[in-house]
Amino acid sequence: MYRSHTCGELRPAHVAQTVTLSGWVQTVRKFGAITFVDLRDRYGITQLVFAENLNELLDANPLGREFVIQASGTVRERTNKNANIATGDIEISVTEFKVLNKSAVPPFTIQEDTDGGDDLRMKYRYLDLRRGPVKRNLELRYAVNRATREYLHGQGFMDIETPFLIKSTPEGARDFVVPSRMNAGQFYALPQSPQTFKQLLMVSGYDRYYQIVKCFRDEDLRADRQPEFTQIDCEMSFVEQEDILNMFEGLVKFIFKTVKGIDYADFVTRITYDEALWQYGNDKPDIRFGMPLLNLKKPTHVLSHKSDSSALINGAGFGVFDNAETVIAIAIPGAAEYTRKQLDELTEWVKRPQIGMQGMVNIKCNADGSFKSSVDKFFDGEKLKAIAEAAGANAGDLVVILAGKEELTRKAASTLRLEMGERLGLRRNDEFKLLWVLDFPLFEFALEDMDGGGAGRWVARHHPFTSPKPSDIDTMINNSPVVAHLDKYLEHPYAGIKANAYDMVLNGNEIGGGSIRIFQRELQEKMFAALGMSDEEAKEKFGFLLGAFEYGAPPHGGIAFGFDRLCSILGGSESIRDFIAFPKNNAGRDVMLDAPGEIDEKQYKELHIRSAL
RNA sequence: GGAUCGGUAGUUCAGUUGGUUAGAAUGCCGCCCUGUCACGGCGGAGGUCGCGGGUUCGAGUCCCGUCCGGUCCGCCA
Repeated sequence: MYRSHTCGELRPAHVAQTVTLSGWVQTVRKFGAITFVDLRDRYGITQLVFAENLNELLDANPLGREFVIQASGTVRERTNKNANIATGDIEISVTEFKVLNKSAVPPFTIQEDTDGGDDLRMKYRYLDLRRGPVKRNLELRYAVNRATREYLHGQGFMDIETPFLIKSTPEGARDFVVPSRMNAGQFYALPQSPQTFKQLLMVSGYDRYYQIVKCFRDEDLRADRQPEFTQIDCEMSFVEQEDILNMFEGLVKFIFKTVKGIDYADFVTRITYDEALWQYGNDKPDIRFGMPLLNLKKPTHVLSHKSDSSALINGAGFGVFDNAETVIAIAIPGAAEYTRKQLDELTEWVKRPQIGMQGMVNIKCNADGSFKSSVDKFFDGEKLKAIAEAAGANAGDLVVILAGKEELTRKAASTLRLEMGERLGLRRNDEFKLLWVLDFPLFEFALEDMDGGGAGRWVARHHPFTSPKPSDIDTMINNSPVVAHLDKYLEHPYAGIKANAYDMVLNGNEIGGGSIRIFQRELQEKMFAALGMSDEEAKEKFGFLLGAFEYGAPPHGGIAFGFDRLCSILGGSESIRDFIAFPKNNAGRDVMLDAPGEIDEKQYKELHIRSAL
């Protein structure tokens, strides 16, 4: 028997019991004749005490960090208790012990706070995983997994596995491909999501499906993006958008309650895509704080129904504003006291290449009720006051104004808002605000040759199986997707078509997205055609789906949640890597395995592909 | 595809205007220590300053290239 208890479970109630523990030596503190050892396993840390009579044995079997040992002894109450650990009231008075395995000196300390850098931790991930913080992240992940399965099972959902070796389709992200040995010159693709399979399962009548499943996308990575990642993938039949929203609001609330103990009693806030862009400058707003944007000049075509506040700046003769497509103001609470140096720093910040603005106008709303701006030449006190009030600024606030190209300026304003929210401490990682973003446009227009005169085409904003709003179906059926003039695409009827699509946003992160799907063959064919696919192409790539739609496809829709990202946000972290046991770095490499790697000539031959040599 | 920050002892980092033998902390090794839990004390070992080239009397420091890592833009239906 290696152990009678774990290193995390002994308490004063166990005093006087004889126990055996096994685990890893975290620290050895030799104190003359007496030696203390912190023994660690998955469940905790227990202090072992080796008295004088064991010194000979210790000399013969010296202990080092990360040695695996087994120790037996008596539980006794400590004279000096340690309030920092759960077992801190007791210790084991060791009577005998055995070294089960030695350890090389680890390259970094394996404690709560390690001295190891990220690179080293990834290379020795199996050691990093011994640390409490990483372990707790994986425990959180498992808790979210269990809560998800419990909720969905309770709602009648069925977990059905779908294949990983499938066929490449050009829509969406770049596919990872796998050469086929048995089919010379042909390749499988790894799924970007089980999208078409879950729709086929709906046709088959499995009307509530889910899967916690790996998906693969061969695109460049970020701190919150991995080439292989996990989704909570769900689909339902005989549902409308409202049914899906309610069902999965329920899921997220259940996860919050079981995993975080947070009672999300309120309904989840809803906002339309247009409104999100109007108020926050992006389609995944962080609503933990206010600071809405003031649109001083109509920022985008999709918001054409909105009335802007251009009267506040018109006629002032300020060329920068007059010549800009878009002018956006933000009120920053309490920032009127900013020094010249701070304002310069902020101006430089928006001028960085990643933001790309030319400059920044500011209005100080002084405590005495006066206004001082960098454009006093063009705007008198009354005008400044009007802008400041419209932006929601109070005395003591600073209004900053960005002007320039439409998309650039909106993104810059959105990024600036988030940055200031961060700097002002308004984005607390222990506060959670859920939001549904609704009514996305069905299409986006992609200009493929930006130098003019080139091609442009409609692309699906979500994916090509997304259904238009019922009221827009006729618009779609009855109009040709052909765009006569590239710069007039905004006037094409397709530009205004809204999708039956929805995103769930948590603290400014898109954690889930889905849609009501097209389930009629005619509309699906129209969609493929709109995306520039010929009939033959559509049949070649999605013939199985179109075929399935011939045989009684039910109305259906679904959603997929980014599981890794959801876990990282619940864990209060920016990076998803620490919520994945064996993640890859930002070049898509596994630095522990040193993967990807070479294959030998024989493998190339078998796979019917040429070697790079 | 692009931008940007970093690479110096096992580890985390400092290293001034280019100038003597490249430092600190921690870890490691040895000795001492009976209540520590970031134990403490004394001593010791430990360096191709990522790699290659250049400028210079002299390069960790400046220049060019390259590799590796972080972050971001593009990209991610």
